[in-house]
Amino acid sequence: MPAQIRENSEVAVIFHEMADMLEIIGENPFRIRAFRRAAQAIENLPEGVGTMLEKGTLARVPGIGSGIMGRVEQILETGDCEDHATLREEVGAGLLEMMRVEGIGPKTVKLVYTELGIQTVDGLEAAARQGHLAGLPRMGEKSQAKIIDAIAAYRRHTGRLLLGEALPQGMAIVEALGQEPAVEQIDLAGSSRRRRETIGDLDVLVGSTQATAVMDRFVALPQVNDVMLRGDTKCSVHLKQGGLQVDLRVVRPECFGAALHYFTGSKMHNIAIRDRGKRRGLRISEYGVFREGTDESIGGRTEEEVFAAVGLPFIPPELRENQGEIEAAEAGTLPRLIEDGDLRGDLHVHTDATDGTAPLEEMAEAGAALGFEYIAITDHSKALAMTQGLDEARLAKQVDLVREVEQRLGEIEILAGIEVDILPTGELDLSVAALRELDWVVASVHSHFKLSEEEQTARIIRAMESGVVDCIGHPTGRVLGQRDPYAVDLDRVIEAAARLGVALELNAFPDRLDLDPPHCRQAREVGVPVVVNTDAHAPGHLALREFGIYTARRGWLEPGDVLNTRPLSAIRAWREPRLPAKPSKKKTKKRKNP
DNA sequence: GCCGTTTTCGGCCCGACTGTTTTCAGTCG
Repeated sequence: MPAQIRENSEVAVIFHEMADMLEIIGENPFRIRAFRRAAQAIENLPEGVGTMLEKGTLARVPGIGSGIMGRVEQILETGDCEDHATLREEVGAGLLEMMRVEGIGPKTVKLVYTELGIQTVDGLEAAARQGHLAGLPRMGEKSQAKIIDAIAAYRRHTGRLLLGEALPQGMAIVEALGQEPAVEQIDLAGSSRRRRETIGDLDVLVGSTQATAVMDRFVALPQVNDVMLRGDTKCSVHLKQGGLQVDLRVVRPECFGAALHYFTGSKMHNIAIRDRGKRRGLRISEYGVFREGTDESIGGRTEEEVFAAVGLPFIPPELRENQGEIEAAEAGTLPRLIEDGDLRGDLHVHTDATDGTAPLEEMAEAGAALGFEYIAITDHSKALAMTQGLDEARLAKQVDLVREVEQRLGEIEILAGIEVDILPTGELDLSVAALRELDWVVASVHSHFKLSEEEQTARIIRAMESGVVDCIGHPTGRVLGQRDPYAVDLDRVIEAAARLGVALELNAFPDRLDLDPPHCRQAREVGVPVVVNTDAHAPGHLALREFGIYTARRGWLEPGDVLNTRPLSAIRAWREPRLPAKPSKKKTKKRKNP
């Protein structure tokens, strides 16, 4: 994992743990919330927390005051802070883990610990099975059975689902439930509407005057496996596929907007908006916007009305993380976020010459069918032997094929390119002279993931310094849920990209989404172009660009920040000044610009 | 612990559902 992300998440974990432990011992809830808020703020920092502490910019981050700052200093110096260590002696790791079981909160943990001496999830399960929990205050047979089920679910299902897996299921439910006549409005809410890279559960919101009919239809959907809970307006189920939890909420149509805003979150964004409302004498809930002390709604049919009530324009869901979007909305400087239709082409596509499944011609046709103006064929290079990567001779043949297919199809421009391996030393897997002849060069790390951060960073920067690299592919190498990013200092990579005129890829494959949104934002701020590519290995993969667009939007990117929103002539003009001079005697025929 | 159009103290977002109660605590989002 890159050092700065590792550092931030390590520091954040300590504050999360403090919040959990303080909850168990029954501390002041606002103090607890402050620790949670600080933890979240640190997780979302654009830079390393240590760097920001040194630069003095950490103090300006909302939620970080002098108390947190002092603890951060301690943590960075010694690896922990005093009161965390003290609490840790009082509250063991087992108690913390118990809180992660659905339905078990701090009060229950404290109860079973003080009454029964239970300190672990295993101990809790044993006590429940032996019927020891049912006798505790405010506990009964049902609670005990629920805890047994919840522990089983906890063991079965720990991780989050990729957006690419969860979103299609969510959309299918919206589609199916939308058929119900009682449904007047319906939309996804929660993190799937904000298009987070991973999803814990799906939230579906319906506007209707007939909640019972809507919920009857919902629980009868063929996708539904079991019903967890059902009330008058709220219902939770598990789906058959992957056991994904779906929460349905039904509200009256006149408060659909307020509810949509509320259930879309994020929590931090909502708190900030409500706080803003409060300062204006307004109470904002999922039922609308109310003047303090009255029940008269002054808005809430649409989200726009909610924002307008606190003096703001509409903020796109992808930005709602309380990461400056409210301030930008206030100042009128919200970005005009990139949309699917802004992309003119895909600059990272594989064929069956290496590890793709389809011939070059089919990939190009698929691109044309999606309305792309251009597509770059970028198969692997020879270092990636398991994919039968191209050597210079095979590459030259492929270039000829590209020219021939382009001529034959006539409906899409095809760039002859490569995804060349960056060797451990930072040298490229093919000669600079051969790469210089290509229309587009993606350079990627596919091996030696365990180099030190210094070596990995130097390796990537050295590759960029060759002058022939147009774009760094999947810059951190992360595979969501499977592989952490390799150790690399992205601050330095972004800085080098700015200096050397190299673009960074936002790989749209749902398990990569690499660059992540904070670094997209950082690239945008220093003028490094981002390229939204699918890395397609089959024709159907080209449609995955939507997930790249979602992530780009979460990274505040406008069309102008993304290289492949530009016409091909502009891309050629962008790369040309950086390319090393060609050997003068061997004059190759240059392609004419369109 | 944080923060300030309520500015250095006194607030801090708001409501649904469940299970165990007979008015509410705990949990979740």
